[in-house]
Amino acid sequence: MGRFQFRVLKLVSEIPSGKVTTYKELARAMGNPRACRAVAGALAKNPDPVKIPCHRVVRSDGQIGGYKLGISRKAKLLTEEGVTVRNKKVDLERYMYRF
DNA sequence: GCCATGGCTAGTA
DNA sequence: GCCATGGCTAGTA
Repeated sequence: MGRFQFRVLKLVSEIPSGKVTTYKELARAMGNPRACRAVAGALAKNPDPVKIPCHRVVRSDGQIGGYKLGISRKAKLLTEEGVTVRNKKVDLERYMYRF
């Protein structure tokens, strides 16, 4: 795994349960606001979904976004953590976590 | 080096 | 469009 991916995963592991962040915000925190696509790629290769909660990363428009094991699973995990998911969207105003 | 590959996004139409 | 990877091909040494 590259250094970039390592740093992304480290940041993601800081997101508290009940909160979410976006690919865009992560890219910004990484120092390159345009690297959101690369961030998504890094999460897609998450080696440990238990320690690294990549399900807490959603799209900047609130859409739930993708997930290795299916978006329904992602929605379920978020719901269990107290994040309301309606129509495959979350309220960023309410749950957004910033670095 | 070059190219394809995505869990994306901003900005047109 | 943009970006970090991985896989593969030249083209040198």
